[in-house]
Amino acid sequence: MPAVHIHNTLTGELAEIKPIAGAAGPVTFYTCGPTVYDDAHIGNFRSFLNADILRRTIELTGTPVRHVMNITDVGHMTDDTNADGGGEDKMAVAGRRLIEAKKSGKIHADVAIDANDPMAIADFYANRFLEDARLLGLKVAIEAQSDPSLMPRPTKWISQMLDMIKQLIERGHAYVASDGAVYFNVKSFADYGELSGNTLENLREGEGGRISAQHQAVKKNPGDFMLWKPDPHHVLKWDSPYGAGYPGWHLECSAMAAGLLGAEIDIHSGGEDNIFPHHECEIAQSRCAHNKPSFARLWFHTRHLIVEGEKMSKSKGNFFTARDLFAKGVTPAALRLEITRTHYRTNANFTMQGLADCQRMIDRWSRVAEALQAKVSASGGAQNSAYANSASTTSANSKPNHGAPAGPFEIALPRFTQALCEDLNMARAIAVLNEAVAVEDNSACAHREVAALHKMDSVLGVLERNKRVAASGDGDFEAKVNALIEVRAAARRNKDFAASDRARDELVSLGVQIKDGAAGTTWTRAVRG
RNA sequence: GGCCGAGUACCCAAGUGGCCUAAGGGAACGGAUUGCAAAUCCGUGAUUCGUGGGUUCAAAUCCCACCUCGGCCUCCA
Repeated sequence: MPAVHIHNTLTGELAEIKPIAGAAGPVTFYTCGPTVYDDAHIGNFRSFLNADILRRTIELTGTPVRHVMNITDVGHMTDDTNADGGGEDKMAVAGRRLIEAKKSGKIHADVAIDANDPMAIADFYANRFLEDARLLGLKVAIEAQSDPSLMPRPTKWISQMLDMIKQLIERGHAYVASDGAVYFNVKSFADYGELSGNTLENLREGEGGRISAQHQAVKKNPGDFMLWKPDPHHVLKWDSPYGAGYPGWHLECSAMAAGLLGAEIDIHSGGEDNIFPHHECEIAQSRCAHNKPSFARLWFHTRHLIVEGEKMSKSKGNFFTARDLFAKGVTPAALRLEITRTHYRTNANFTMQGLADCQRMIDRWSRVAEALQAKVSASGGAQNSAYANSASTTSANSKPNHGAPAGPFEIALPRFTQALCEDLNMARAIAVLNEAVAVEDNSACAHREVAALHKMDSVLGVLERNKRVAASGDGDFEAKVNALIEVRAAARRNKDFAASDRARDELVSLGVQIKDGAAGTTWTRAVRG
């Protein structure tokens, strides 16, 4: 098996993934997950899904991965002018927004949620996130159903964070300032800036316009960042030796990564905007608290997604959440492919056209998978669904023909794997698969072919997700469509083509696309931009 | 001001010194199929890689300058 090589933000070079635990693994992998005071948008999902593609690629090469992704339910303030704490908790704002949404009917009024309870709001959005994530095939979210510890919440890790603060103060890396807050002293850590290249000298104080003079005055260095903020009035607060308050927002990942994966881990991922300050600060805290030469060996960062050539923003109307798109009839498979097929280190341009392109590719792969599976069934093999994972295709009653020559998919698999191993070259991997799809070969062993195809899909993760997400009201809609299709069929039997075309036009105006096949007419809901 | 990416056909997007007269997908066009469509299948498709210089026997790929776009510089995937 080829080794996986990935660009390491820390060194700027391609690095081979060699598990700290030894060749047998597992690779320890921590991903900075979502904050849950609103629905995640497709840009968020691009970075989560790229992490998913990476972990699946490592698994494809035979190395197990222990992947942890947090769900942040604490510690984020709205007050832009004051990044050192204070302002309003975003959960409180989210609560007000929820009340508004209920009033305006954007959310079903029967959603039972106390908008004044920050934890209820966090749970509400966390559950919506998990729904979207599972539909999109984010493996860690699927695994977390049986092992919730894989998706930890910072509110359950406060004591570990306080332990880290204690360590940092004892080792001389942190101090309690005159305003009562605990700060990390960036000058105490020589490597501060190693990840982002933002040396302390080059950081322009207040360039982002989010630092208040008041807080700067009590800090030893302008770059010092908060570890604990005493604030007895805050909506979420915990007791601590520094007064009741809440933790700094960088601390959670350091504490949870160490607690669940170890003081040193193999891979840490996030969006490019996390590089500084978040990940820089995590490195400083973790290395200083645990006295280790490194925190994560490899830093994996996904660049931002733009939409139709423009930065995604609510005001431009090009802001999409996954569920927005599912409601338009976009399949999870198409969305997953569209936002992961562009190399993770370039800005991806999300377009409705691109979504349609992906859907066509996936439909073709699905047809081929089904045809292969039909051959397997016909030869008395396993009666597994075409969507079953590759392991099941080698079940006891399948009969692979070991004498048959390697077919196009079996030949493609190592090339596909190689492409992904070279810094996740998705475009080339997809091209390899498409080339295999175009080859007609009836002499190959269908069992082995279907296994190879599903092996490739174990990374792409699209075949089992190529169906629309059902929405409420679908039943009535379906009945209406089926009635129109019957009207059209009757008209066609009578050769009344004017009438049949009228029925078809009506279906089209309902957003339905029909296909006349050998087994009658089938339909799909067209995706509307 | 500092740091970091990107500009390849109508669109998305590989390729990073010779196998490139540039992969793959979509759109478009032509053909098969169809009552007509849609879907499907087959075929066609950049002598050229943001602009201008340079290095080299050889450049989309290396160097320099410039233009354009995006990210970060203590909310952000």
